[in-house]
Formats: sequence, structure tokens, C-alpha cells
Amino acid sequence: MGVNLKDIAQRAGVSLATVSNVVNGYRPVGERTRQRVQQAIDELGYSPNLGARHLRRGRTGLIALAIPELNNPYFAELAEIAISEAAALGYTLVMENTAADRKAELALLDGTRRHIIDGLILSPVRIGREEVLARSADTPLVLIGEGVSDVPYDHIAIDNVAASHAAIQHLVAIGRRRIAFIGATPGGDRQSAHLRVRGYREALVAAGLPYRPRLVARTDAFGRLDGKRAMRDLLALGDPPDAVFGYNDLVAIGALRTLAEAGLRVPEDVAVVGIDDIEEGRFGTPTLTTIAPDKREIGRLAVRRLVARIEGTAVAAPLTVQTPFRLVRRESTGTPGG
Amino acid sequence: MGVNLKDIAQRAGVSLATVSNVVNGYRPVGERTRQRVQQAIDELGYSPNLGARHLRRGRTGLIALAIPELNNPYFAELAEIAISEAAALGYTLVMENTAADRKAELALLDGTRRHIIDGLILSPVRIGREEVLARSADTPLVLIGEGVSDVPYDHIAIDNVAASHAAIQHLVAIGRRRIAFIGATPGGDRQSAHLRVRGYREALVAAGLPYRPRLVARTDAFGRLDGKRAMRDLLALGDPPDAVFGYNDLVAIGALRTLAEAGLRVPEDVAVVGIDDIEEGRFGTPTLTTIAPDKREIGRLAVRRLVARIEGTAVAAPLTVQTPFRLVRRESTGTPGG
DNA sequence: CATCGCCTGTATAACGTTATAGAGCCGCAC
DNA sequence: GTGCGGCTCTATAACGTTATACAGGCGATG
Repeated sequence: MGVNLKDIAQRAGVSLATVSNVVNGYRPVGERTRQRVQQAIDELGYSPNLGARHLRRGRTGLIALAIPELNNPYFAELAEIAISEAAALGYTLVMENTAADRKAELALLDGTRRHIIDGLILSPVRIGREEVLARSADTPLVLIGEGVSDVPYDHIAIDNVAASHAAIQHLVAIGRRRIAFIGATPGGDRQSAHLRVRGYREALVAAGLPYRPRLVARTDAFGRLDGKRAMRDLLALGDPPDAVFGYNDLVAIGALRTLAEAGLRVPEDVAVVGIDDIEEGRFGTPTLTTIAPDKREIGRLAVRRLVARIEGTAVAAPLTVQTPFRLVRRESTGTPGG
Repeated sequence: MGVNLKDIAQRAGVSLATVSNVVNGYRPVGERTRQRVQQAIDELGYSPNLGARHLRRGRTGLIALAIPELNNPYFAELAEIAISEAAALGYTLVMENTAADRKAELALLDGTRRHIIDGLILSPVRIGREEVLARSADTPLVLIGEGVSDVPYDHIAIDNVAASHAAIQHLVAIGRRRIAFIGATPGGDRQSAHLRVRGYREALVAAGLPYRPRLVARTDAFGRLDGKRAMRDLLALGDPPDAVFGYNDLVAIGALRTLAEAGLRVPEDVAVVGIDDIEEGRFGTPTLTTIAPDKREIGRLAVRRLVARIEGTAVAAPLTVQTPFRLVRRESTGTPGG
């Protein structure tokens, strides 16, 4: 096919190995020969065959970021950060869409594709601790999000319970008493949903407010449409909520839409809070109050940690990091001045 | 490292080649031996080393989709479709972010990474016809979007001029007379922006309305913030517009935000139209009227065409396809009944 | 009974790279 | 002048796979 080492070697009148050494700097090469070789490379337009290099070295320079929803802006924003961090470290990041599918997550974990990537950053939602423990592949793995925890892998996430606390405290502080949650899941499916519900519940109790199961709305997924439907159901209750906390910004945005259609005012009639701080929430009307995780920190840390494992720099025990978050107050809960 | 063909061959008491034939079905294998081999594969948990396979076959099974903005939902939605189509054809699609950077586009085109992907789907924005013609790599290429045209590659896009026409006609039909455009670019940068401006202009003239350069707002990029700022500038004009057509939905959404902040009513005071039909536009308030390209068709066609080239099925001349679009009327231009 | 062809399986040469062992040369010390 | 170490460079064996050429067995055909 393309130009290979042999072509360069012939052109420069040196051996294969010397060309390889010029390219990789593995062994020193005399200045004169180096120049000849470099010239041949430039003239013929050589670039190494990554497949062959991989075969020999056992590394591809590819790492994968596996996320459950490609068109959830939170993950798109996270991916953008991770891609540039990976590039800075000399790796190429490829995105893998699990589509929140259990089989897809398992396949990635055990690596049908294990030979082509050097490491994996996974945001698990449908698999749990046991599946991760049972993993047979030895490709380095970093987990993000609170899908699973207590496993012998590096793990980066925000404290979901604390994040929920912060959201509810804010709603309580602005005088809300009937606070709903949208985005609980039936069964043991989505660990982070459970944690966010738990934080919601604990914060209510801490504030001396009753926990009302009817105000916890379940959804099948976590998109705008799910939030919209759940909000409709909540409004149909005899005594509808005066505030809503969404599992994420998308769900909260769906809820906002239902409120607009119902002719209710936000935040006067119902206040709304989400999680993720996606850009969309800063441009809608009203703008969305949210819990903002430090996406930059999560993305960078995940990539760095993974690369350290790949290159054997990190020999220490698996690290669990809780990255910071902050409450960003916007119109959907009333601006600080108002 | 992992389990390889040799391990299986030893365990099953057959030769390497036979195992390979069981795995690939390249040559028939007797039923008894096939079973022994299969059992060995299952017991040892073998999966082929894709790097080595690639080296031998000259194919990786990887195709790339290179897009200018990863967190533009339009591309995220397109990518999701392309990923599943690729999977159906036995390929894995990896996403590549050019970040609308000229160098990144050139690098992809000429393929620093050429050995690792079998083909490339590219949405060019900063490079033009000449750069594409000068390309040296022989990896199959499919272009999407109207960034460049008239090149000897398969090319899939909507008719941007016609799309603009449709948008403007709609605005004229609901009685607007001072129609602005947001998202022109200085210089010869972004071809599709020029085409959309041209369609805007032609449609105005066709409707007997004057073309006013002051109503054409330039932006550096095409995000929500750009639309928001441009709309502010337009409102500062002595005689502000009664309708706005955005380069894409994101820009239009930014404009909507400015209008909300200015206390103007949409569509009563100003009507707004975008292009792309991203999900976000269906959930904001007001919902956004838009030109909806057939994303499914574009994604599927691009992948199919590329795979056909890779596998040598398509020997015919490069194909240029204009995919259909339709106007989706929503609240930002008044619902059909109102 | 020799020949042919089919069927199943084997041995082996690539693919393009990198790491290891070693070859040649030169200068210096004994 | 023999031996030794340091410096460049070369020859070559892997890495795991697939495709090609080939070998052996066996039934059918002439």
C-alpha cells in the first residue's frame, strides 16, 4: 500500500533498523545518516503503520471513552475535554457509544475490541460491581460516574448524594416545601439515580420536611422527553409540587417545557434545578439553575490516570477521586437579587 | 499477552491454519474438528488480535467520522445514526473532532492516521476544493455538508440555497418584511454559510423585498453565544428586524435568548427560524421553527457509500447526492392554527 | 490398477514494525 | 601488535494473523 520503512531504507541507503531508530529515537544515530534518512522520509511522505507498530509493541496509542448517551451534551462536553487531554499526552481518544445497553457495556469491559485499544474510560450505567469484578481482560480501566464503586480500579466521580443535598438545600432556602424529584429508576438499574434520590430524601429530612414517595417520579430514560412526561404526571397530582429537582439538566429542561405549556410561571409557581451544567441550560428561557460538576477536572483526571496505568507509571493502589461541584444559580430558581 | 491462535491450535490438536479457518470460514473444515476447535476457543476465551489481522488483511474495520464541533447536537445526532449503520455493516465508527481547525482537517485528509482507518467521512469547513484535490492519501473518502463541492469524491449534502429559500418564503408568508440573517462569515471561510446567505438574498429578491446588508450579521463561530451577541447587535439598529433566520439552530437559540432578555415577544414581535432540527429546539420555549435535514438519510448514505468504496463494490464515478429537507413549523413562527 | 479429482488438513511465507544480538571500525592502553 | 571498549550501523527474529501452496487419503472413473 503506502510507503514503508523498507522504501525509506532503500532510498537513504541504510538499513531498516536505522530508519526505525531515526523515527523512534530508540538508539542514537549519526548526524549525517539521520539527515539523509529524514530527507527520504520527507520526500516519500512516510508515516508509520500503526497496526504493525502495535503488533510489535503491544500498544496502539488509542484509548476509548465509552459513554451511555452520545447526544447527551454533558458527555459531548466531557469528551471534548478528554480528547484534547489525550492528544496532549500523545494518545488518540475514540468515542464509544454504549447506548446505555447492558450488553454493550459488558462487551467493552471484557474487550471484544481489547486488542485495538490500550485502555478504557467507562461510564457504566447498566452493569454493577459484580460484573466489573468478574472482568477477565487486563486492559487498564478507569471508571467515571457513580455507576459502580468499591472496585479495584481508578474511579472518578462527584459525590451524588452531596450534590443532591446542595440542590435541595437551595430549594428549601428559597422557601419551597413540596419538592419533587424526576428521574428515579425502577429496579437496581442505575446506581447514580439511587444516590441522587437518597441525597434528595436525606436533605428533605434534614430540613424537617416530609419525604413523599408520590413526589418521586420514575423515568425509563433520562432525556428531555422523559422529564416532560414526568412533569405532566406530577402536575396531575391533587397537590402539585412547588419545586422540581431533575436527575440531570435534560430531564429538568423537559420539565420546564411542560410547565411552560401548562402556563405555570418559573420560578414563581415552580422552581427547577438540574445537574450537569450543560450549555443549553444557560440559553433557554428561563435559564436553568444546576449543579455544575467540574467537567474539566473529571476529563483530565480520567485520561491522565488511564495513561499512567498504561505506561506503568502508576503502580499504586487504585485511586478513588471525588471531584468538586458547585451550585450555579440561575433564573429557574430566581436570581440572587430577586 | 492474551490467548492466541497457537494456544487454541495446541489445545485442539490441530494446525494454526485450521483454527483460522474455523474462525473466518475462509475454507471448509470438517464437522468433528470444527467442534473441537470451537470448544477450545470457548474454554480459553479467544478473540482475534485485530492489529495482527489488520496487518495481514490490510483492513482494520474502523471508519472515522470527522466533524467540526463535537458538542453541536446536530453532529451528535448524526453520529449516533452513522454509528449504528456502520455496526450493521460490520464496521466500527470512531469520531474525530476537527474543532473547525484547518490543520486538523488537512491532517485527517492526508492521513497521519491513514493506516488505522479504512475510510473517512469528513465534514470540511476550513478547507476548500483545492486542498481536497491535492490530497495524496488513497484512503476512501466521503464528504458531507456543502463545505466543498465539485471534487472527485462521493458527496452528500442538502441544497443549502434551497433550504434558505424555504425558510425565507415561510417568513414572508407569515407577513414578515424586515428579515435578518445571522451567521455570515467574513472571508471565504465557510462555504455553507455563503450558500445560506445566497439563498436568503435570492428569496428576498424573489419576494420583492429589498436586500439590506445591515441585516446580515456576521459571526466568528456558530454557537449559541454567537447568535445571542449577533441578535443584540441587530436590536441596536435603528429599525430592528421583524424576523431572523439563523445559520443553524444553535445560533437561532442564542437569538431567542436575547429576544427574551429584551422583553420582545416571539413570534409576535420577531419570528425566528433555524436549520438542523436538533432536539433542543423542540423543548425550548418557544419551540423553534427549523429546516429539518434528513439526518437519517445523510448518516446512512455516507456510511454505506464509504463501505462500498472500501470493499470495492462501488466502481462507478463519484456520486453527489442532495438529501431532502423539510420545513418544520413551530412556535417561534406561530403555529399553523394561530 | 493407474489416474484423476475432491476433500480435509498442514506447513509456511508474507504483512511492517521494533528489539536484540552482533559486526565492523577506530583509537587507546598495555 | 594484540586486546579492549565505545560508537554506528546491520542482520534478523519475533509479534499474531491470513492466504497460498502443498500433502495425504479415499472414492470414482477409465
